[in-house]
Amino acid sequence: MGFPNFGVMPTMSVENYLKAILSLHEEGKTQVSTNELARRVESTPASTSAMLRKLGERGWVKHKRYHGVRLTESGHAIAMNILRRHRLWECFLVEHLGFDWDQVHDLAEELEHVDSKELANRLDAFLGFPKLDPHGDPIPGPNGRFRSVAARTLLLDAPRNIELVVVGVVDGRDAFLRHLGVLGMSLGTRLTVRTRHAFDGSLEIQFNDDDELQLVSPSVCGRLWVDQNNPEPVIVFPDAQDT
Amino acid sequence: MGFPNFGVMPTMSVENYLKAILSLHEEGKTQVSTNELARRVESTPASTSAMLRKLGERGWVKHKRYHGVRLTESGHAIAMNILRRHRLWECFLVEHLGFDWDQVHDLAEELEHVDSKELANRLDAFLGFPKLDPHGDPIPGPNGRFRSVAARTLLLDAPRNIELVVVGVVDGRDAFLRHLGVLGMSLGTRLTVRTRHAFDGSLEIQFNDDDELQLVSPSVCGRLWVDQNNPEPVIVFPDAQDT
DNA sequence: GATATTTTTTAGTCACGCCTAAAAATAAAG
DNA sequence: CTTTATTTTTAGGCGTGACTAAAAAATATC
Repeated sequence: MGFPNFGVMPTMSVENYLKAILSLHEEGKTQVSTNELARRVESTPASTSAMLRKLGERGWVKHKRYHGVRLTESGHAIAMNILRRHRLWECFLVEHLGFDWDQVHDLAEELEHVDSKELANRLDAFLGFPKLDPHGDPIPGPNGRFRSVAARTLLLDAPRNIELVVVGVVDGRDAFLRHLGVLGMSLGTRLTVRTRHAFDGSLEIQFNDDDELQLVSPSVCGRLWVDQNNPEPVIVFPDAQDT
Repeated sequence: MGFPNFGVMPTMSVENYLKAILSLHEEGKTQVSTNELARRVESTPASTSAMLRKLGERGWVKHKRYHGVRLTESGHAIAMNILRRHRLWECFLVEHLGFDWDQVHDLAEELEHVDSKELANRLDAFLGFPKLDPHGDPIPGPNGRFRSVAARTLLLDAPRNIELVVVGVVDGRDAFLRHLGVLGMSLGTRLTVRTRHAFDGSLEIQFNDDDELQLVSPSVCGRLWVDQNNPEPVIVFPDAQDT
């Protein structure tokens, strides 16, 4: 009930909840459950329940008691903006400050809450308007919508005997990224799927033009985005322009 | 009473109080009064009083009830670190994102609270280890102490008929910086003091090698740091190195 | 369809950081 | 030296965002 509540600025906590709901939406859930959301923001169901009531009052989510929650248009816009800032900062940290891609998540999580459209836009320009962050995830533009991203497939579903490039990860957590490091893989790795083992679904993969084949588990292959090999670099980070 | 309380991390609010106490110390006050501090952090004396009790318990300030407050060594170290991050971010915003020097204070005020030694150090390196921020204020090094800064004088006290360079401002508030803009002055402006008017203390100043003299009020001259003209640039912002 | 289990919400606390109003200590004035 | 004014602290509240424990609603099981 009541007025739209326009002028109210989201707090840091609110931003984190909205972002978490967005990420669950992107994983396919149209309705997000209180329990799952609580797990995602590392809070309790009770606290989450209270927060959802508030988010509903502010008009950022549509909430039916005892059923899930869904972002409204304004809530979605806020969340996309946070995602934009998060991914832009990740680009900056990796490309310009020399961090590894598995070290930047927590820092970006803090930087993203510095709320300034002007800052985000200038950072965007400084980075050369990148389409993808260091994990291969698309970066929303200033309008809060994703820039078009080249078609991509899960490695698990990719065609065989065609050279592919790793262009993104589904799971951006540090543990997985470090595991990729152990396997000798990262964004830009060129590979070719040779055979699929029906027994456990693992793939026999040939790296670069190496002779040796390597077995990669399906849980890894289900978390990697690949694309047909393309002579152009996947992510372009030009240097700052002089303007 | 009690233990040193090492592990406790300062909150954003605590950081702001410590920073404000530091800035008052730098202005000459060895003991900072509750009232003045309250004004500086834009809070009430009552809230400030409560905060000072807490800062004392945590060992960050030495507080005698009804008399002033003073930073302890650990409190000073925290405050210097915040100042370091603030000024590094200001450099970044001006030199790399193209902000004007009178637009960066509030943003840096937010960015400074992202607490990571690693981030500060990498940013420092990226900026080329600058000694001064865009306002000409010295930037603390990773050890929390100021890097040596070239000797400088207030324009008000500067010798006459010698070419000088503006190397810093005493008052970094946007209003003053914009006023400087109106006068056509900024960091790096070359000028020569010709005469001093005993009536109101204003100075007749020659800009660059211009023929025309301009009158500058003593309140402005008392807020500008100048140095003997030096062929070297005052602030160096090299591009990022490849490491 | 009645009972058990899971999910979600409510109830009651708590710490933080802010506020106003009133009391206490210090400093200034007569 | 007493009175007045100023400064500082205490007292009592409020909103946010977290928690645990208990109640209520929805789901699953027999």
